Amino acid sequence: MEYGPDDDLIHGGPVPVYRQLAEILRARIERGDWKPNRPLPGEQRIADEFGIARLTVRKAVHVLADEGVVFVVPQRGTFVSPGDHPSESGEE
Amino acid sequence: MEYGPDDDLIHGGPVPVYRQLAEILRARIERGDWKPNRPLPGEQRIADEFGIARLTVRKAVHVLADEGVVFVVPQRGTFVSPGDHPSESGEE
DNA sequence: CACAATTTGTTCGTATGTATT
DNA sequence: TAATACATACGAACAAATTGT
Repeated sequence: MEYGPDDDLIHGGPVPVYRQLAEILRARIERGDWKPNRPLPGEQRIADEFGIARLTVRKAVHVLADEGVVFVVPQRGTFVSPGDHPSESGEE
Repeated sequence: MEYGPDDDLIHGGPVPVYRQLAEILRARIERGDWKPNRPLPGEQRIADEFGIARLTVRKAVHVLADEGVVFVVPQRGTFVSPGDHPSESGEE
């Protein structure tokens, strides 16, 4: 059943928080919570949601950026890469 | 010309890495790579360049700060002290 | 044009835990 | 025990660019 929120971070465990968060964000993208070419919430917003530091969120986001899952536009935001998931494409 | 990089750090040797690094940074300043009143690269950037931890860079920088070779401005950066070498001021 | 809000980029400051020497 | 060194994580502050009013 429920297997929990999946959005819980464990501090002090074997897996760094930033890596746990990267997986949570990845899941949200694959689940379709955040769609291709749409911006993610800002780093600070995500930090507030999870109760962690902005720089820790930043590190997680950059993990996904390195993988091409998202792309970062300075002073604009972080966006879900197009074509990362076989959901629809363009409407607008 | 001269001898190479001189930028090699020896781990586990008799001289701590942070002291070796302090000497490398000092040499760069005296050589004029970094000029008076100009900022050094950030601690993290230097750490990346040498493949060491940021806190180790920090320790090296503070060795130079204690000597007055550089001065640190919180949240801004670390700057080469003025008048440390006869090649200062003003061009741009 | 001015102003504030938002967001990423970057910096130093600090603390904890772990491992090695 | 102590010094050294690393990874992780949080905090605070400022810069630069964009967006909205």
